[in-house]
Amino acid sequence: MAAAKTARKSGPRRAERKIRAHGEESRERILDAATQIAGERGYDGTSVALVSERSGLPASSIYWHFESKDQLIAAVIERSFHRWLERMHAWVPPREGESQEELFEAAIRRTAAALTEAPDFLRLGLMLALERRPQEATARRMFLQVRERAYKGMVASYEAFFAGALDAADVRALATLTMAAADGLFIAQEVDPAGVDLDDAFQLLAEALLGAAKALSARRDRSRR
Amino acid sequence: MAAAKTARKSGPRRAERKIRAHGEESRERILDAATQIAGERGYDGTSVALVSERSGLPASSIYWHFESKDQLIAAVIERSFHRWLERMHAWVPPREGESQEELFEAAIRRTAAALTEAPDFLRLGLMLALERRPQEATARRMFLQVRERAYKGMVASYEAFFAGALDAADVRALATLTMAAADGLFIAQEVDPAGVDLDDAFQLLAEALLGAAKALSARRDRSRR
DNA sequence: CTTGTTCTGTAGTGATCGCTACAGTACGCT
DNA sequence: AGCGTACTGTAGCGATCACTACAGAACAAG
Repeated sequence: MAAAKTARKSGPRRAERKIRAHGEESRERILDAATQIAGERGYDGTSVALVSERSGLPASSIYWHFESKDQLIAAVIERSFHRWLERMHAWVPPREGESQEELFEAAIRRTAAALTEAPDFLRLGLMLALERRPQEATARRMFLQVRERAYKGMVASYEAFFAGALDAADVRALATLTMAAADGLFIAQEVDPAGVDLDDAFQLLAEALLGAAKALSARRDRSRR
Repeated sequence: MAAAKTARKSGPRRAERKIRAHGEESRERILDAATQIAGERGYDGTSVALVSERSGLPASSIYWHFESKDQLIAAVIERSFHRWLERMHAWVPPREGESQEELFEAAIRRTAAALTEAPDFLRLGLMLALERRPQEATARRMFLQVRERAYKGMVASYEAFFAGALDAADVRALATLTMAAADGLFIAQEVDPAGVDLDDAFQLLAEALLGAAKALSARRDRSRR
């Protein structure tokens, strides 16, 4: 019913028999297990019994920390998003001595790196996004919100990057294509890790996007004439 | 246990009470319901009871036509793939009076049209593809096989189209990017139908790919020098 | 030591899961 | 009419589902 709020500094460990974790530590272990399982089997495939087994904690503990399975999976999305965000923010774009194109390509490659380093977020998120059950899961709503934020951030930086060359609609189209290609490449790599080199693929994507931007601004010039 | 093989021309209809469908007709109705539900809720979310309810046929009929839930969902993938293939094959590329680029763009747009007209195939396929349970579903294997065939077909036509300009590895990279972008744009449209115009997006994708191809062949020239 | 809080362990609840046994019905064939 | 095949309807199997009641363990503070 009630969820733990207060953190605790996790007391001494019993060396014997079952390892007893406390509070935050248990919560993390439950989230670890749930992340793993939900990434393997999706929303319905994630059973509380399986999470219990893989985390080593009984169902009652899971329900002490989370009020329902729905909320548990929402918490999984939330945590994995924040981890992904950390990876993205840890990156500082190089400022000097690089051309615009090189900066653009570096930003795209950084996105690729964040996706490979924290794949749980996008994997589970896409699974949830594709579902369209009558009453949608909390986690799905959460993923779509967070994704919308990422999209808006991308639009903002594209507007700065392509200022003058493209109008607002073109920038949105380009951002949509970027996000779609990133999703698709991620899936391709999940399906066949050996068949795709994400670094190369995102490098090529960057070049493709610059080509598309040129085509868009050429189109604009043509129609303005 | 045994599945029906023979078709029947579906006898007279009882006007009263429960509509009694026969043979092939029932099979189709079960597949319709299963397609709908699996597209909404994924593999685990598709329960036989729900398929029974939505098709109006009892579970025993489902198990008369299909030997297991696994095989049922595999049959869903198979049927929706064939429907998608029909849409693709119904298209004859225009031969005369168009430039190479226009032909390329027309082919890409046709893919987009097939995806919007028969979305069940890719929707369920991608949901299955993202799952990675220990013993994978038959339907997932089937989707990945079929997808591999589509990829090889694309590589073959790209090899013809970019003959001379690109080598084999470049063509594969370009085909991978194409497929990834198509998947991603499809997802974007499923998530927010109002936010994406697939025709425009695929048009832009075609231009982006041509740009990427130019970048690749420029890279090749540079390294050969 | 006592008391209160936090978390775990045991043991369930009723509902739903995939699947089946089997009798009953509809219909074509002769 | 009789017979066989092709389904459908009812009923229910054991397993697993999400979730809960509740007592007890671990520890902190007094």
